[in-house]
Amino acid sequence: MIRPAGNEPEAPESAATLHDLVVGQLRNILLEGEFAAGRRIPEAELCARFGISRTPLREALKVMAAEGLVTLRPNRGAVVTPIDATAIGPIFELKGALEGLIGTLAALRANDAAMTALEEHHHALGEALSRRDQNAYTRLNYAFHQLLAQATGNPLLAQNYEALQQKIWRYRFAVNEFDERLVTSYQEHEHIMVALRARARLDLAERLQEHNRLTGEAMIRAFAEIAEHNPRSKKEKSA
Amino acid sequence: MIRPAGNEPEAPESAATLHDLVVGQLRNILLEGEFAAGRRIPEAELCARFGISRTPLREALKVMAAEGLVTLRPNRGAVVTPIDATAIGPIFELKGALEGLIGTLAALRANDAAMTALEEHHHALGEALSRRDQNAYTRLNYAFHQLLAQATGNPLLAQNYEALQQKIWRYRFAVNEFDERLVTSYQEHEHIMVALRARARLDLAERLQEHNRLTGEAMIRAFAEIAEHNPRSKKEKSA
DNA sequence: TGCCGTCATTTTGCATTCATTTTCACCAAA
DNA sequence: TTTGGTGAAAATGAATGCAAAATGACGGCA
Repeated sequence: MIRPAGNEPEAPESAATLHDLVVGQLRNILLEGEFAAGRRIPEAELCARFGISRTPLREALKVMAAEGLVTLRPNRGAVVTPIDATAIGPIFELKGALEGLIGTLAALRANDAAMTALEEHHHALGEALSRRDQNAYTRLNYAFHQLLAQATGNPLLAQNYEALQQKIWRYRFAVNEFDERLVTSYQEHEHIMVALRARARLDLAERLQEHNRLTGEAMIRAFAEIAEHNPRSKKEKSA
Repeated sequence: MIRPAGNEPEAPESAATLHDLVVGQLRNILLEGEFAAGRRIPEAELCARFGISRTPLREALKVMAAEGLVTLRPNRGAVVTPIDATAIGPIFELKGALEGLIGTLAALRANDAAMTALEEHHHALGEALSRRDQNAYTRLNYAFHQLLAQATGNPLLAQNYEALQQKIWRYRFAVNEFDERLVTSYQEHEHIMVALRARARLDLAERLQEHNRLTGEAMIRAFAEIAEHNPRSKKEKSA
């Protein structure tokens, strides 16, 4: 879904049916943040852009709504699901459980092809870090963890894991601001690779859960700071 | 979604929009197994039954397809996703990770209302067992575990957990045949309740994971037996 | 100036229509 | 009998049409 680098040609991505294609493109648009959170999704504009009528677009919107990326307001159209800082905790809490399972299974089942791809991504992460390229780092990080989830050989796990990653993806802008997290994140990745190479499943599971916990806490902290510097939380407007 | 007892009035269940209503009813129909796995879903019949046109029905079908309960074949209609014994393992594998988290969190966070509801369901489970009422037992079991997931206070967790429960639900007929599992299942539930009452989170997590593992293994064994007694697996037909 | 009610415009939700594709009964030929 | 072709009927996928609701501009009035 998300390319490592920042160049997305908004490609069909080999979708067989029009429905899959529309869902895929709509997902890309939402994940890339083209429409700000809370903004109303313009049916007519997207229809024109995709060259389709409203029927298939609305079908795609219902699917995205079921996933939670879109919120449907009866008779009032679809909006990009608003940013909700309180949603972050539960997502990371759940993701932590999956990370544990991913660590256990990946250590047991990752094959050579998966290991090669993971090593490559890990290497690229290091390079992105040295370039201080946050955008590349974030995307490579997404891809790395997705590869690890796929290396478990449990497609259902990989699929649920990606759904959670996508939920978080929209919040990445907050944590990107604080790039000292990037350095510690990479250090955690080094430890993850050590455990993975050694096929140390308990260790790998723990490392991944810890990595998840720290990432989540950093993100929650970042949002708290944003809220502090931007105290429009209550009913004050003029102040 | 699923009522403890076997009587479903196919109720609207307080859905605000027509879309939610259709999705809910369609889900009930699929979960109740009204249409056999692999059977084609008759659009026209359901439209007449719900008193709606094809547009909202098809929107609901796309949503159910995204969840995996329905499979969409291009130009060839929707079918109830066929039974696939190889899908059971991955589902229980993933569910195990969630059970662990549910145990940890429920022990910490279950409030009085949740505890009361869980005790009641546990009691009803015992009664269903003594009546050898497999149908009631299975439904109460579903509701019990769903309550426990909700008791974690993490709605996302409860939602993902229910999605997994629904995936398994269609396979219950296989394991229902072997009701010695019911007795051991209830014994496991007794231990689960002991750990829950004691708020012993590590113990509860372990008990739940073990319960999940044993249930999954029983189901896989049941399917293996079915396959053995019914060896149409390969390309033999006359034999 | 600020607030509220009215009406035209836009948007939404669903039904209906239409072009394609598939299905299947029927029949001819091997 | 079995295989393969033919065409009518049915089903699918998507566009269009239409009634109901929401939006927003306008003007009256305090």
